[in-house]
Amino acid sequence: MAVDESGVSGARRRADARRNEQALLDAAAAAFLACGVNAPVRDIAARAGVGVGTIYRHFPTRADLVVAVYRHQVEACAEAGPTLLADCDTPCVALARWIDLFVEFLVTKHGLAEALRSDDAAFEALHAYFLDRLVPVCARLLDAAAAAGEVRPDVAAYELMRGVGNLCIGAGHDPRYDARRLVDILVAGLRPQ
Amino acid sequence: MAVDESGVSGARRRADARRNEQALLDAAAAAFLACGVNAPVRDIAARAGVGVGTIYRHFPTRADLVVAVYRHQVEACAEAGPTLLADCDTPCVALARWIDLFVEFLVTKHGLAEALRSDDAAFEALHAYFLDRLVPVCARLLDAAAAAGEVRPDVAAYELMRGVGNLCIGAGHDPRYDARRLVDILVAGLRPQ
DNA sequence: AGACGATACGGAACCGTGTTCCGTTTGGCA
DNA sequence: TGCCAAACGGAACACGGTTCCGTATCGTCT
Repeated sequence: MAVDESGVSGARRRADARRNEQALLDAAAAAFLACGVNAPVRDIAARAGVGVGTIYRHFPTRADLVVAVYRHQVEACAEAGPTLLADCDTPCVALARWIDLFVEFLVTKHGLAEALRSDDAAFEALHAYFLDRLVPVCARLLDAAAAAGEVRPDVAAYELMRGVGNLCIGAGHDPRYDARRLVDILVAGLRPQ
Repeated sequence: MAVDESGVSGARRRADARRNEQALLDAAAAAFLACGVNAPVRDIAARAGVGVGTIYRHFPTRADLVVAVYRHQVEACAEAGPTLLADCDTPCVALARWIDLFVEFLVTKHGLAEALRSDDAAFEALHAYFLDRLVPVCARLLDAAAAAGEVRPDVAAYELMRGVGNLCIGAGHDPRYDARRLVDILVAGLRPQ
């Protein structure tokens, strides 16, 4: 609930505005599925049956649109952290499971991992949202695992997540590259000593 | 020596063509340093004092230009592999040293790692050249280390290099993210068991 | 119901890139 | 010196993001 239409989502807005926003979210989701998160603005507008101006009115930057489309899944991922920590046998297992979840999310969204790492200013907000929401969750898992002596204590949640995100870039384009495997190796490298 | 002007570099070509090619290489190197490998074509042309058409005549794709600019360093990296294997105490140390070399190369070239991973068709050839030249070198190091029981035997050189390359994306943009550290962790994850 | 103002819409126009194409220039040979 | 293939330059085109403003619509107030 960090980036939003500031709580005024369904309230004092014209009916057509609300309709269009929903149409845009649906269209964007479809376009992202087909072309990745860099789907042309005009395509998304066409799919939604609106003009390009309407996109920019509802979502001033591309990041806003991407965040809106994926918010539910990011939230679900964030909420899974504490649950896993409570349910798993060891913090290390919980951490591994949670990273699996995160990786699964990233690799199934073409171009999302790339966008997270893009130096394009438009994606700054995307980067920020993902990090704000997920790094604290990761940090709790990591701290618990470190406290249990299961991972080396000198790794920050931020760099771990960035590393995992980077490893997911290009996943799915190339059958010889399995991001999940590489992430497993990275996680294995977290063991102490 | 994989991608080249086919051995005819200095021979039966007009003097101005040779001069312009060198000017372009110098200009591109400077532009890449300043703006990364995505430096605008017109900038490079202006720096070299030529028209944009001249760039495309000498280097039909951006990848050709990038490859030409960095060929020496890629070659040096490739040649360092066997040397390290001969000089180091264990194959595992040689592998680690060689990866350090590769990482150092990538992180000091702004945008190179990104370009290697770009899904842009223009960079296809870049990707291919790097892989053709370096994967075999990495494979020898990896095989030696695996034979010595120092790394798990089920990791392919290709995926390792892709993983390392991905981890280098965005290095230098963010002081909180140290690609070298992450690569070290990844390499640590290669240990057996 | 009718009118009116605020809200929202559409898409033409603009800008910055990469890329192509063709009329012009130039190097090198006869 | 004259010729022409080789090479050049940059205008023109393609394409995607972004802005802007005249127009249409909603919802309210009388």
